[in-house]
Amino acid sequence: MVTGVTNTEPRRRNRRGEGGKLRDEIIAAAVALLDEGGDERAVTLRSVARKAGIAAPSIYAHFADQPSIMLAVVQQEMDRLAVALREADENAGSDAEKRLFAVCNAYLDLAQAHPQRYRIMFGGLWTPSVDDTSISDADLESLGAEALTLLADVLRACVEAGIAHGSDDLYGDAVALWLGLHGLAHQRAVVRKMPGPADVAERLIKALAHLK
Amino acid sequence: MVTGVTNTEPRRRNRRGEGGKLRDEIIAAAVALLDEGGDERAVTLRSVARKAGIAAPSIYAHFADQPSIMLAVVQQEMDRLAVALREADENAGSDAEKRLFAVCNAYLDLAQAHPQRYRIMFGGLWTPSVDDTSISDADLESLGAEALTLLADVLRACVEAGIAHGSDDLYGDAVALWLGLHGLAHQRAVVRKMPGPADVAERLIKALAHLK
DNA sequence: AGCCATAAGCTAACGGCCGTAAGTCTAGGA
DNA sequence: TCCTAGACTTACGGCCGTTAGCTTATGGCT
Repeated sequence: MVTGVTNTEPRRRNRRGEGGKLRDEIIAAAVALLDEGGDERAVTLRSVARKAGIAAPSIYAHFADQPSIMLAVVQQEMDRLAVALREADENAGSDAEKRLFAVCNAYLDLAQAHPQRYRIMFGGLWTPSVDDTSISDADLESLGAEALTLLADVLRACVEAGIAHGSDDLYGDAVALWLGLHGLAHQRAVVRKMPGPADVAERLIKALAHLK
Repeated sequence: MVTGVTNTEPRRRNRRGEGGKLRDEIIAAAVALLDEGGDERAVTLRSVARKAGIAAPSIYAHFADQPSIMLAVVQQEMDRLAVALREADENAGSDAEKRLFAVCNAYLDLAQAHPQRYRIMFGGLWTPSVDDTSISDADLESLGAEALTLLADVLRACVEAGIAHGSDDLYGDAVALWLGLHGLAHQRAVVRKMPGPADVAERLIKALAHLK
C-alpha cells in the first residue's frame, strides 16, 4: 500500500482548551501506521506527524520524545486488551468451559486482528531511551495483575465445575496458560502462516488448563 | 557499556583466496552487536563495519544489502539451535522423560543465553526488503521440519514408555509444545524478569507433553 | 629476483530521513 | 481589542545506505 503521501486538507486547528485532543490524534496516527503493516520503525516522529496532518515539532507539546508515543500506544492497547478479556468473560455466561475458551479466544483474536500492535505490546523494543522505567516490566505486571488473575479465576471455575484437574498453584497455571497463548499469538503475528494443525489453539488451551 | 569506539589496530587484510573469511567476520560482528544488548536497530551496515574493523562499503563484496546480513545471522543461529537440540537429545540417554526435558531445556537455555539473537530469529522484523522470500516462513519450516520432528520423536518415546497420554496427532502436539516453549523463551528474552513461579517451564512441558 | 595482474579493501561523497531547537504566526475567546 | 493556546516554518547536525573510483598487498609467473 505504501501510503506515504496523504491529506492535502490542512486540518482545522483545535478550539481553545481542546488542544489535548491532538494527543489522541497522535496516538491514533501511530496506531494507524502500525496497522498499515509497517513495523515499529515506520512510527517516526515525522511519519506520525504527516499521518496526523500536523508539523513534526507540534508533537512536542504532547510527548517528550518519540519513544513516549510508543509507550502511550502500548498503554492504550494494553487497556483495550484487558477490557476485551473482561467483556468476553462476562458475555460467556456461567459455564466454566465456555468462559475459559471465550477469554482465551478473545486474547488470540485480538492479537490476530492487530498483529503489529501485539508485536509492539509484547515484542520488546520501542524502549531505547526509557531504560529504567521500562514498561515491559511495569505494565506487564499491570496486565499480569489484571488478565492473569482473570485467567486464574476462570481456571478455578473449571476446577470447581469438575472439568479440570486442580493444582496447588492456580496462579502458576494461569501464567503457564498465558505463556502458551502468547507463544501462539506472537507466532501468528509474525509469520502470518502458522505450521501445524488448525486446532492448535484448542490443544494448547485444553492441555494448559488441564481439562479432563 | 556502549562500546561505540573500538580497535585502533588496523586489521590485517586476508590473503588471496581467503577473502571469503570476511563474510564470517561480518556475521560475527553483527552477532556481537546483538549480544551487547543492542536490538536489531543497532545492527546497521556502518556499525557492523566498525565492529569488524573494516570500511562500510567493503560489506557489499559479501552481502547485497543490510537485511541480507540479518538473514545470514538468523540462518546461522537457526542451525546452531538445531544442532544444540540434537546434541541435547543424544546426550540424554534413552530415558524418555529425560530426553523430553533435555531437549526442551536446551531450547530454553539457548534462548536465555542469547536473548537478542532469539528475538531476531523468531521476533519477525529484520525483513524490510525481503518481502517475497521472507525467511520467517521458509526457515521456520526448516527448523519446523528439523526441531519439530525431533520434538515429535521425543513425545512418541514418552507415549511408548507409558509416561505420557497418547494422541492422534503427535506432530500437532509437538507444535503445541513448541509454541509453549516459544512463549516462555520469548517472554524471558524480552522482559528479563518473568512473573510467575520458578517452575513455569516444568509446568508447561509437563502439561503440553501430557505427562501422567 | 623481480614483474604485474588482480583480489581485497579503502576514501570520498551524494541524497535522504531522522530528532530536535528556536523563533513565528494566528485564530478564538475574555 | 488583544492575550495566549495551538499550532507552524525553518534550520542544524547526525547517522544511514549506497555508488564510484582508487589503493595496496599478494602470489603466480617469467
